[in-house]
Amino acid sequence: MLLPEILSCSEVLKPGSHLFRPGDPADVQYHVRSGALKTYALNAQGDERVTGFYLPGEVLSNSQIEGRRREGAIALETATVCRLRLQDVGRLQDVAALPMLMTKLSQRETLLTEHQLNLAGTASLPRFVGFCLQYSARLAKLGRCSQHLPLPMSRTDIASYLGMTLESLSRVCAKLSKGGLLLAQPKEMQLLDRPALEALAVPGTY
Amino acid sequence: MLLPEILSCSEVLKPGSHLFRPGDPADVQYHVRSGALKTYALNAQGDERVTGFYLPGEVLSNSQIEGRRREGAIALETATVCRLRLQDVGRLQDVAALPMLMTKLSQRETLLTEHQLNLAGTASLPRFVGFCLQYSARLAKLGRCSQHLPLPMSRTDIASYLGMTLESLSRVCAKLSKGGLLLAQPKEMQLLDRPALEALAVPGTY
DNA sequence: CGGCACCTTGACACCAGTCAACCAAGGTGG
DNA sequence: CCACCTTGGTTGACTGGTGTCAAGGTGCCG
Repeated sequence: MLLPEILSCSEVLKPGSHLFRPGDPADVQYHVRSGALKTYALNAQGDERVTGFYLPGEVLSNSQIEGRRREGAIALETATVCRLRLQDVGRLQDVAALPMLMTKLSQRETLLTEHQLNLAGTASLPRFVGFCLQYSARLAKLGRCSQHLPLPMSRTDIASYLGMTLESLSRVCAKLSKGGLLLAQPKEMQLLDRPALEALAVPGTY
Repeated sequence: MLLPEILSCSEVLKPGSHLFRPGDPADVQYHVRSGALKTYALNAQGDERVTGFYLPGEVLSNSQIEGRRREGAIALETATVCRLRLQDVGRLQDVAALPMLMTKLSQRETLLTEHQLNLAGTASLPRFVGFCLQYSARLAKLGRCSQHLPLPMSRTDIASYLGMTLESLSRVCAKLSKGGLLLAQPKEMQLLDRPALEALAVPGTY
């Protein structure tokens, strides 16, 4: 699913290091090759809110205000990314490259829409379940196991992404664990009863 | 800001009519020329959730699952849209067309991110205020008055979009009206005290 | 062994969803 | 022309979920 080699050479990131920060020029599009990243936005008070997680094959958010990045991006674990300069998009020689790029952009839009639906459904339990299923589906697309989910991000990150407090998330996890629906551990998660989980999630198909 | 005339001829929609429905093939990208539209998604129970509002110059969501539309689109008032077949993207002769397209896509992503931040902030009042300011900014970009906002969509639509109930929205409007911050009417809205409203909104800059 | 993230658990107050009644405007038909 | 219904919005009383505050655990690393 990766874009061809027209993309300029890749870049390696250490865990916790920034790929870009809010305010940086937004003239480059990044595609993840390996590892995982998160994006965050700063609100008026200056505290950070996680806006997305990124897995191999995905395009990083290109949200911007007047050419400056709205969000920052941080590697959650060792990651490699490759760059596509926006000015080079028109010069892609490969005929298949442009449609592939559009496909990736629309996949990202689908994911954002799904997450939006997930957030708009108020209850915290289905919100978290929706996240788990979506995350599982993304891993499955990479050929990884869709039941045994590694979690490169912290609980705090997940809570922030889902717009709820750390405590609520903890309670939701406890509830689901007690019900035998999933096994929630700090660094990984196991989906034990997928049909039951799907019945709990708010939106439709993933 | 409109893409050049390479776009195939435009299409006129009557108020309430569908531009596309969930499940339709998603091989065409629509750009709004005039009027306003909304998109919606159906959840498992089959009831509709509003996912976005679209003004002239904006690209409609292209979210899809295996080439089929995830969302439906309905005209809120008489609207004209133009089509861009995805297979034609590579054949755009105009050198400026492709960067312009990328710009519009990233603007859409910015808007989605902003809305996501707005939804993740839990309280209902800042959520609505954030919507008002964002909507105002979008109108301003079109050269229209940013204080006197026409509302082509119903209250129910707004509530659905913001992930809250009609009653909550009504109460929030009443509160803001009593405070003299804005004037909320069924078909239009006036922002009376923008600085105060900006102080209430959750995310940062719009 | 100590210190520090990171997560868990409990008590409590409050905001928002639910249910229900009420109100205003517009359309329709007799 | 008016009674009737429908649609869209408002307001009230009540309950439950979730944020907040606070204390207690657990694991990791020096």
